[in-house]
Amino acid sequence: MPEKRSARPSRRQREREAHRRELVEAAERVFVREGYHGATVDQIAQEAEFAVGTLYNFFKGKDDLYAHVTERVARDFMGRFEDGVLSIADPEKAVAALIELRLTHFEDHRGFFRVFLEASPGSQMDPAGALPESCAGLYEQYMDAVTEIFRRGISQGVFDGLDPLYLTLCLDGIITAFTAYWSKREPAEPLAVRVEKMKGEFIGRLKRRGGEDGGGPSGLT
Amino acid sequence: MPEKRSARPSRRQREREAHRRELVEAAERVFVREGYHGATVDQIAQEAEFAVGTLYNFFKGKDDLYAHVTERVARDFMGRFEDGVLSIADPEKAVAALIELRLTHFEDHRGFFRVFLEASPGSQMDPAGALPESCAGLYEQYMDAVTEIFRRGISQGVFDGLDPLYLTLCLDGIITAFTAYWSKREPAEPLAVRVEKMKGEFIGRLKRRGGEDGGGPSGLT
Amino acid sequence: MPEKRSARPSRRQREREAHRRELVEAAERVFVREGYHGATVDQIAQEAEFAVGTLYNFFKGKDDLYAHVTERVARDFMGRFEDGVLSIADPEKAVAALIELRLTHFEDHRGFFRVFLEASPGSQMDPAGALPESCAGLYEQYMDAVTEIFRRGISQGVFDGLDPLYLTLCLDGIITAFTAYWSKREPAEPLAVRVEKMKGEFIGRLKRRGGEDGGGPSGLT
Amino acid sequence: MPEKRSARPSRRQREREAHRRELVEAAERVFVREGYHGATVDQIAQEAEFAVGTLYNFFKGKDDLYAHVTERVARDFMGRFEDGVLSIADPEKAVAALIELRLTHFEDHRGFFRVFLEASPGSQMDPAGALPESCAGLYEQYMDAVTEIFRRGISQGVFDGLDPLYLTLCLDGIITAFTAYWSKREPAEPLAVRVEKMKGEFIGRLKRRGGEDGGGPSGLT
DNA sequence: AATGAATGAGTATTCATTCAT
DNA sequence: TATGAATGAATACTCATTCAT
Repeated sequence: MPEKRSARPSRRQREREAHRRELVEAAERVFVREGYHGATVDQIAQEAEFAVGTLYNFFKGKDDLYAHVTERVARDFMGRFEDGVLSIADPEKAVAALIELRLTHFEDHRGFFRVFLEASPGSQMDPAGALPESCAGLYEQYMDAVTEIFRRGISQGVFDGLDPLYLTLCLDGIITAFTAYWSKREPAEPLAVRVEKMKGEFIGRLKRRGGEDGGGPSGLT
Repeated sequence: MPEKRSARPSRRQREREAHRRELVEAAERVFVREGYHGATVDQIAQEAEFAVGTLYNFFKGKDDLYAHVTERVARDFMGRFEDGVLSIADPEKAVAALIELRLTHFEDHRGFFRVFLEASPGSQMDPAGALPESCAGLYEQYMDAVTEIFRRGISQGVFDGLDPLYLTLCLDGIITAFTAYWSKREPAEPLAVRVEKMKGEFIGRLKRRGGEDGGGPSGLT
Repeated sequence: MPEKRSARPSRRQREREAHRRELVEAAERVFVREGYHGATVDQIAQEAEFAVGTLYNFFKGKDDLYAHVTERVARDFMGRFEDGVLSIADPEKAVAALIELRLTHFEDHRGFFRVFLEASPGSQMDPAGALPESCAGLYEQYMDAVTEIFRRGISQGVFDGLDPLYLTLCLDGIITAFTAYWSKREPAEPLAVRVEKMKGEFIGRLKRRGGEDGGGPSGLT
Repeated sequence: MPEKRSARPSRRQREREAHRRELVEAAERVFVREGYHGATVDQIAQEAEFAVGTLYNFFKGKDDLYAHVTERVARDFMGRFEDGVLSIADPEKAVAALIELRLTHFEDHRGFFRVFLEASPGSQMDPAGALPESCAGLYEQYMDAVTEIFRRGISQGVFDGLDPLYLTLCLDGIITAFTAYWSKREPAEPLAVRVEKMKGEFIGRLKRRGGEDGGGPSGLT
């Protein structure tokens, strides 16, 4: 029985991974549709076309499954963040790319963040315990990276502000607010239009007020 | 025996109202502590030092009680909003007052908004049905009023922006983001300091860029 | 303070009796409308325009109240039975009168018997314990009296049958069946028509057949 | 590996059906013992030696379970009715067989009819909604079939009466009355004796009287 | 006597999790 | 591994009854 585990996983292994992924994807759909508490493991299993028992062969339970969905969404985001944002040297362009990424990513995982809020109330489900370790510091990592972008921007005289953390928070808040507002009005505008609107609205305000005036928001409805 | 019934309700009536209020207040505490789904009616009754049955003499059920908590919080906010913000003619000062109100109100109902998000996932708990009618349009009402303030500010040349609704969303998002960030770091800074920080951070950016620069954020850490 | 208790009850006494009666009457209406288990003491109190507490000043509880309703209905029936049926010497006429009474009485307490069945399932509500003593043997008393009528009828050669108890049961069953059938078709026919139909249907069959006797039931104990 | 799937369900399937049946049978016993309202789902589950949850894997709830018990009893009766009564051409013999069936069936489901009455008071538990469709019109179907037997009997000159429906009601009422009477006196007489008694009592009276016809009920619709 | 607010034991129902096949 | 029937703790809600005023 030839074992080439590291080189290429056996069919068994590959199938197992595929099933795992199917379960996580099905879970995300159901969590988004029903909310964390509204979702039942039976629903998730059904959505994935497996029996409940199978689900428990892969995950410790509902919480564990939820944590893996979160991790998946977060990893997806962080991957794109590193590739498409951190790789950009120019702070202004990096922020523009970040805005686009946030909006695109939200489209791809429509409404998952809402679920995230629902799942972490007061005391239940200790997030530190439930989330896989690898996922624990991801949010801080993201915030730190963005703050660093703003820090560079400020020191280069591109952005205006004393505390880069505040700029990070502003960006985060504004994106969330617009996203929430738009999510009530569904697909009205194409994503691209929204990305442009938000870039104008946000970056314009952050840019250092200098001599030039062209930086103001323009072309917005 | 002088009867001034309309002027002053009977002792029975007064006590009933007091108990009602106690229940709503206890419910808010428990909802904040445990989240909407985590809270049990037994817990709430216990917190209010009543038997479960008593709770059901006042409210149709958990949803109804929750709706009344929401209404109470919303009414409290709207009352203060009308008194302390809408009454101010100057748009810049009105926005400053609004920021202060939002932060103060958040302190007073620490964490209830988190619950609010949790309670309205996907489809469950039809908010239109569960929330008292009087409460239904309150959010829109608030958004419209703030937008109107910005509209006036823009037309007076005080604020910078083409669409006042966007300014409203920005303000909302930024306040939420800062609030969330601070709520993790607990009581570190006094409320007053935070209010000042946010006023500087936000209003500075919105003000029309003119010749003077003194309006920019300054002295913030 | 002159007391003429036995001669004429005091106003207090008279009012108390009136309130008692109002409660029993209200209870009958609610029991009929909602069924025994469906009826709540709050409903009954409300129907009688009293507070719940007052109800408990008059009756030990729901069961006790129910027992008094039953007693009232039974006494009403027995009173009319003695006056209008037992007083008639001729068996055939007595049976005719009985049929009329049963149907009329059913009209007056429409549907109460249904409730009666519902209230005495398997083990709950020990009837002997719950029903007032005075009411306990009433049904047997009634059955015995009717059986006696049939006995006389048979010995006079008017009715056909060996065991008068069987005739009693037949009469009872037929009246119940017809009543149930009609009660689904509501007020279609006037009561008088139904009384006549049933007299014809029933008495005709019971009357001794003319000359021949071979067709009669035989060999029964 | 020969697969005869349609011919024989899998072991899983067979066990599931067996458990379902056990639950329905346990439910009938408990309903009879305690009455519909007196019975608790915990009791039923315990009687069936299952956990409560299991019961809910098979039935939507107490009502649904009750409906299935009713359906089972009704189907059992209708099956025997079609096989043993409707198949008989001679009306008189058919009626005799029906009487026997009614009494036997009552023995087999002792007291379930009492529960049936209790469960359908006033408005609660909409029978049309709760009973499986297949069961809805069963009673009418039965009544119609019996009426048809009497119709044939009358036109053949075997039975005496103008309206066959009335004979059906009489039969029904008499059986019910005797059954109720006997059920209080428990197992005193063997079933066979009772069947004979009732055949004699009932059929004798229904048979056409010899020559004269004047004595029959007349003027009835 | 009359009131009605407070009580809390009792019940139907849900759903995450286990485990024998 | 995959299955899905069985489990039972947990929870919202009802309503007869009590009792202070």
